[in-house]
Amino acid sequence: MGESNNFFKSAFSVDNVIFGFDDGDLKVLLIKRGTAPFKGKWALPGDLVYPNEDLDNAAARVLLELTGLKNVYLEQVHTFGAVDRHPLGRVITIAYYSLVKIANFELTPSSWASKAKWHSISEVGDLGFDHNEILNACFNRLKQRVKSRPVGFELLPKKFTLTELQHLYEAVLEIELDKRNFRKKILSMNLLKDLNETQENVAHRPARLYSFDKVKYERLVAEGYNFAL
Amino acid sequence: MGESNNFFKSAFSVDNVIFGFDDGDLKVLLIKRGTAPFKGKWALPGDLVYPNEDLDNAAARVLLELTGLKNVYLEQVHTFGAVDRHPLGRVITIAYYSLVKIANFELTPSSWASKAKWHSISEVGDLGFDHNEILNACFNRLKQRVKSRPVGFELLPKKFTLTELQHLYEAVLEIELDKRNFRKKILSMNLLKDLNETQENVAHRPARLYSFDKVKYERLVAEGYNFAL
DNA sequence: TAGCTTATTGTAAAAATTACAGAAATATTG
DNA sequence: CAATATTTCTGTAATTTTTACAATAAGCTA
Repeated sequence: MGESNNFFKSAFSVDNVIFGFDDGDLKVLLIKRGTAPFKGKWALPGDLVYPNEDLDNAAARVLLELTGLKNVYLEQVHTFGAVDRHPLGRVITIAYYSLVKIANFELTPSSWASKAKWHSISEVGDLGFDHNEILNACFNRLKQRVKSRPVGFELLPKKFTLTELQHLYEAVLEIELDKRNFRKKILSMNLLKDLNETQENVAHRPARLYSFDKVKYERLVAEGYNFAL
Repeated sequence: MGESNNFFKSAFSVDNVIFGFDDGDLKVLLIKRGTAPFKGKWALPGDLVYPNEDLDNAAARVLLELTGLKNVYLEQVHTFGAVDRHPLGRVITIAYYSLVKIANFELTPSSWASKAKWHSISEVGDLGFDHNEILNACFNRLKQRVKSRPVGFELLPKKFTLTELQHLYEAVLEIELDKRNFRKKILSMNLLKDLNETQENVAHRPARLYSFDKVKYERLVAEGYNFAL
């Protein structure tokens, strides 16, 4: 960007790291850019913020346009504003992440994307812009959050088994957990409803299904409760 | 703000919550605004981000102009972008906080401030803009940070007593700590250097002085160490 | 019904946290 | 200089939390 007597163009955008969990793996939804800059490269979904749109709304809109989903967990993480981060001018971007139940929708790539695809977090390559850095910041925030808030459930279907829940934590935290200790701890919180149902169509002993008791959690929070894994 | 055919003005700013610790109390540095909007009201120090200035630089500049201090702990917290948060147009602001050793400087209020003053965190009144919300977000982040990183030392002089350190934690966390357990825990980290010096000019048994061993801390972090109070 | 696969459960050892009080060091005062 | 006032400094036992670890149960398939 030039000197002070150049006309100064500035804008703000949001980028949204959309996380999903499938097949024991943490995934992130990337788009293949259909327009310059970085045409043909994978990148995070994002858009400029409209003149009278709040930031959270803009991030939710990006998600809605791509997935059709509303009322999804969304958290602002960090704002990236290096002077030269965008090749076309000064664009600072506010990074968000979302947690979606991956089975709940069909992908509907929008105008700025020629293609959208889930990528395993461990297999994300070189992204356009500073998006690797943004992805990293969001992944780190998620790791932290998952230990101090019951957000992991946002990535699972309503009904889930304890093994699925454990695998989710293992995928997000990138560590292995002891099965018995994990179950002991999570059940001792009394935040899971035992649905008295079991898995169907599995070729082995079917596991019990549980759901997260959000109402109870919020009651406890009001009394000062702190979720901690 | 008006409809889409109005000319749209947008800008970004940084606001910096400058924390200090003095007299057993957590303080925040506020300015009395000398110009509209909110002229005469207390507010956070902040400024527009220059066209070719990175965000962290802008926040550091605000601090430098007000205090003359460089190389200060600075952390980005959150970006506030409600459409109507600024009465003169769309201004989104990136909030930072800084931790300064309060005795180290003289206040030199700059152009946008007619007056700067330390306020006890518990006695901050109604601020201009959305600055109460910003202050809150930064205070909450500090509370969290102080438990997981050794940032508390940024608020203390190089040499400090264990009692001072404890009072700092109590002020930030807004809880009381047990003296013996606090000392046991902090000393067991082996991150404090016992300086073999004691306080002078106190009307009672003088306490030993310690300093934080940053070099050792960074060595440990490289090996995977995690500070936790 | 035998074999396969995954689910489910408990206990003992180790580590961390909590609660709690009295003696020691220095300055001040009479 | 002795008595007093103030704050520093230190240890232990009880409790709670965390960790390590493996055998049996349940349902499916062949």
